[in-house]
Amino acid sequence: MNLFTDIRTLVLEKLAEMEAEGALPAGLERGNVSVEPPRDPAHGDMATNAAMVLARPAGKKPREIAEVLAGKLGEDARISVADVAGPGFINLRLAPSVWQGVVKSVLETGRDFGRTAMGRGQKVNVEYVSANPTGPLHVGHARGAVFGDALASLLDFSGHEVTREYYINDGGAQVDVLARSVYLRYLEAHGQEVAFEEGTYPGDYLIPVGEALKEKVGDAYLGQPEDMWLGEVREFAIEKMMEMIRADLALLGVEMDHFFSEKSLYGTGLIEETLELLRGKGLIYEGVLEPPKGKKPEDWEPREQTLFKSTKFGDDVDRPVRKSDGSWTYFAPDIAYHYDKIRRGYDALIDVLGADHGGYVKRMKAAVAALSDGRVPLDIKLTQLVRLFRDGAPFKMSKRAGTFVTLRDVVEQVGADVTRFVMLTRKNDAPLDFDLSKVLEQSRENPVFYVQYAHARVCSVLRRAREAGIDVEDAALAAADLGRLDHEAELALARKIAEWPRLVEIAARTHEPHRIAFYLYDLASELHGLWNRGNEIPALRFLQEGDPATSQAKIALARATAVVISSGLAILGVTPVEEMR
RNA sequence: GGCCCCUUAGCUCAACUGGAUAGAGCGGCGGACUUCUAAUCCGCAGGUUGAGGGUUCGAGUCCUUCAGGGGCCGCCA
Repeated sequence: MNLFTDIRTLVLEKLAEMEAEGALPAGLERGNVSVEPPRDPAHGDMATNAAMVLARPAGKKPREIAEVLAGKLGEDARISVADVAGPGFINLRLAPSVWQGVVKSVLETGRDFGRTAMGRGQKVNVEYVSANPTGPLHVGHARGAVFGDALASLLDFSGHEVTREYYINDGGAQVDVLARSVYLRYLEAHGQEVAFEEGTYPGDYLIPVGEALKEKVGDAYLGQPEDMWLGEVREFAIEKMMEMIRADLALLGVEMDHFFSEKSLYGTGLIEETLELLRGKGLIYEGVLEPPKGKKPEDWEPREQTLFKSTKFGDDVDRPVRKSDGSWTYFAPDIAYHYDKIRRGYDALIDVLGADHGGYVKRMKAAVAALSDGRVPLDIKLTQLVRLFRDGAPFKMSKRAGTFVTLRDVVEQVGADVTRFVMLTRKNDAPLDFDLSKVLEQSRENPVFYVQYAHARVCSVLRRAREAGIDVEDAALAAADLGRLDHEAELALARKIAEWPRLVEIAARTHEPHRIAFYLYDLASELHGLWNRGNEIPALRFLQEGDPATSQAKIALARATAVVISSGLAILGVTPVEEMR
């Protein structure tokens, strides 16, 4: 149930009536008639812009339409007041029974309250993390992981059929570098002195991999030429790296549905097939690119390459898919990979990438538009940098021991719940400051705590009520006399709860899970506010001594709040806590 | 040189994709504990939404010019 769409439907019905009565011309476009909460609650519970939107096409004054429409809306039992304001808004105030009904509805549907069919079962593929299998995940990957995972959950909650996917870049030159680095650690494991030169990965995390390799093959690779061991060491190393990455993700509670290997594209002919498809559309040609301006590569010289005509889809220059030496660029398998996603029947694709991949957006969108003939939308969400702090001081990232930067270190330090919530307290395209000390503070300043505390407070009330012998099962609360919830402060909380389904839709439509986190903060704030008003006005306390019926009604409201908090946290992948001690 | 993102209160950030008088937290000032947990709440102060121009009933939001910050710019991913 979504009250806002319910009332919008009512508005549309009344507009149809007006049309039938000749008060409005027939066939007006009503797509942008909206019903929203007004920015200022003093204006009412909801406002519609219908009169203003229709005034021009109807050739009437906004207020003229508004007066008639407001009169008709007032006839509905759910509307207690409908009046015209400002340039032609109609402000609606809804009857208390409507808000009481929302509370009941939450208790009846539980965590599914707010679920919507908006996605209409569309198949959506969310690709995220997709870090190179050359080392442990770092904090930046953590942000992408949390964002992508929450977005996937959000889309699921809003009626989409979601696949969580990770693309393993195991086909490029960087995995050869990995293999050589592991080989060095292998030599080291055999007691040899080694030097990590430019173009190798010196990280300690490869030491155990070198040892494991020794364990596996003994001295078989010692003193052997590279082409004898490279392939097998590469396989071995990638497997170890992916084990590590999966473990890192598991630590954060991220579980992928599908890992897609770049390497698996080679030898299947899919890359060739994809490019032939594009060639058939006249989008592939042999050519020479202009040198990039501003930056002057010393070794630049014009070379003929195979190019994709991405400029036809709004890109700045055409992009190479085959290097001058005949091998693929990284872009070629990426195109094939996205073509594979299209062929798997997704209705929409989402890629979550780090902001440093911004230059990649236009060309990938161009490729997907070309391959799907514009049928399959690709949204690319870029996650900005994470800046680590401790006690307010910037935390210098250093690979030397003592200063940690990996996902694992952060999660082990502050926990998965805290990491996830904090990562979602910023828009994806805004930089994020992550203070390792502050996120553990138990104060209002820390939104994780603040929201969790609200949930715990409700649980505390439930515990006490049970001790007092009150039935606080959801079914009992739903059946309580909710008409007793008549105080303005209580209705305000119920109104906030009523916004939840609408917020889910907006967040899902915009692909912005951070909206969930902000909403939960607001909802928690409403609850804390009501709680404290119980200090001055005892009648507002949830637990009413000697009055089980009223207690049940009030507890129903508290419980409904907790259900929505818990449902929202579930989308973010955070576990609600029942007590804070 | 070009492209993308960002610029909102002293600080950190929202603002429901074009709605009414731009909102929170922190910091500052002043209040509320015999309590269902004061780990919280209430009030006050704080703004030319980086600058200019445009589109319209209406702009933080869309278009445009400019300034500042970040990212990217063939054979790395």
